[in-house]
Amino acid sequence: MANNEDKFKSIVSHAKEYGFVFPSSEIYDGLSAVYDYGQLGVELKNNIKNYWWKSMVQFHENIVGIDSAIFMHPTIWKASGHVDAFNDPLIDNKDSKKRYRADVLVEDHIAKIEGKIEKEVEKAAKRFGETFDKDMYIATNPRVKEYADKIAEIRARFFPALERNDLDEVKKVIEDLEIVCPISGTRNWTEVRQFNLMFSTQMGSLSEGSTDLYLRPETAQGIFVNYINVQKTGRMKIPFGIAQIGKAFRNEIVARQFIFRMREFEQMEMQYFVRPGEEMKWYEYWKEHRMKWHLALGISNENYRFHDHDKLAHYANAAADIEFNFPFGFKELEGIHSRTDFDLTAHQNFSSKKLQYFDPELNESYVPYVVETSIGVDRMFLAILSNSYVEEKLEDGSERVVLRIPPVLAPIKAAIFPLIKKDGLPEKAREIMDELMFDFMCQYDDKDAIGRRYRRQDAIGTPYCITVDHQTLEDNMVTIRERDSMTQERVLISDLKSIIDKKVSIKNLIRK
RNA sequence: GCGAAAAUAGCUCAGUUGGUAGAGCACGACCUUGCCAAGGUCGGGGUCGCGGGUUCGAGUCCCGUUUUUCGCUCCA
Repeated sequence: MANNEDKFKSIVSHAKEYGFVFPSSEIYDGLSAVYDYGQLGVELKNNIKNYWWKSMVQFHENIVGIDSAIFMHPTIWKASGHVDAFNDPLIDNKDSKKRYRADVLVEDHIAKIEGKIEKEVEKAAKRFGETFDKDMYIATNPRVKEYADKIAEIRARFFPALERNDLDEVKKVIEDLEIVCPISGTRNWTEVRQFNLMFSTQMGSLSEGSTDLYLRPETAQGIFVNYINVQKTGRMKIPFGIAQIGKAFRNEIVARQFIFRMREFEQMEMQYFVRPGEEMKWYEYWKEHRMKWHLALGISNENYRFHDHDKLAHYANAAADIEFNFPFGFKELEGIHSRTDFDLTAHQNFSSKKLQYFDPELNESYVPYVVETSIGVDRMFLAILSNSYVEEKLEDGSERVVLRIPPVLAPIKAAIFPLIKKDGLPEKAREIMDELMFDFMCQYDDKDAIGRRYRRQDAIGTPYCITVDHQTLEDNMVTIRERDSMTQERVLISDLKSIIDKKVSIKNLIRK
């Protein structure tokens, strides 16, 4: 465990040292849980997005992409359930340091009183035997009536207070009921605070004329509200999918673990619209398909596992995560959700616009069901980076740090070196560079000894190094050195493109 | 949000009982070597996270604060 912790720290340092990830606003002491991607990080990130986009959109004839705005009509978040679900009144017990939802505390208290009523009823039932009339007893027994009145009183006071966001009153109810913390047994509570997981902002420059907006907490809703546009203009037939890559924002109470949980993050989501009743078939299909996408990168399948949800979100009838073995344990990397017709029906109701599909085969209209795949770009980035980072001990006793990034995702595909910096070798190396850079991200380096240049490229995960030597000038052959095996081979300059392409092309992954 | 630990050069770190800030690597120039890192010479880079306080004097002691990591909590 301590070993993993050290490894994680090394990865974070490495990410900064080589320009993958920097803390945001670092010269101003940073901004909590916000990070910037550096010169190599942006390449890796773009390659991840490209791998996803091509395998989802380009290679599925019935999936198309969109890029919706981050700002959306505020009613969308009411329809989606985010305004309700993302707002929790929270209260902390100062002694046990435990945090509770205020409404849950009160509900539990009510449940306790209901339990007392239940007990009274049971006792009475025993006493009266078969002649016992439960409803009559509850309505007339003074003790039971007292309990029932108490519950009614709490409800009448508490829920309206919640409704109008009167947090002082909410706390007062908890105090008056003498609710204690189940852990510490004390009534030493903090103030009740409203946690809104959505970022809000205003549109319009004048305060009196501005509209309150939220920054989207997920990209999915941009797809749902465009569903009918895409379906009609793209002449899409069910089943079909809409994919999107974009930023989303959540005001997490605690954002932690480097880029694993950030307040600003990027998602790659695909919503697949299917016939009602066929959603489970597609849910299983996408679970398997998405796992294949991960495994195609060549990372050991021991690092991936499914986690099926028992507790489902308000919109889902089935949900599973693909979890990855991060340095800090197995954590969610991607989610596959069967979202039913919850979202489209909600938008149909709130917008009063028909969001139905006429199915010519069935000769009927319906609101499609949706199966969603949703993966965090930043989490994928961290998964790749942490899985790739290796400190190796070589046969000669020396050490090297190498990023075994899947070649298709590597920021730099090839580095080109002149063996020495004279005798026309740099000119020849430049010639090769100028040609390869049209097809691959390349780096030219003529500084320091050749071995050191190899190690520098190892540290940033470059799959191939190409070295020009004196003989190259005579036979047009170069040494190509492979990152993981460190083996060298003499090849024709004219073959370089196809050799590299074979290794880094997405085509090979998807065909597998 | 609570608790614990940490913060000194781009990176990894040293810095004695409080006395004007150091190393290695990295970086730049030049020389040398030339297929698996760390040859030579010269050079650039730090108001020691930030703000107060104690002191003749603070990287060092005290208080606050920010950021990070770990545990708890949260995660529609």
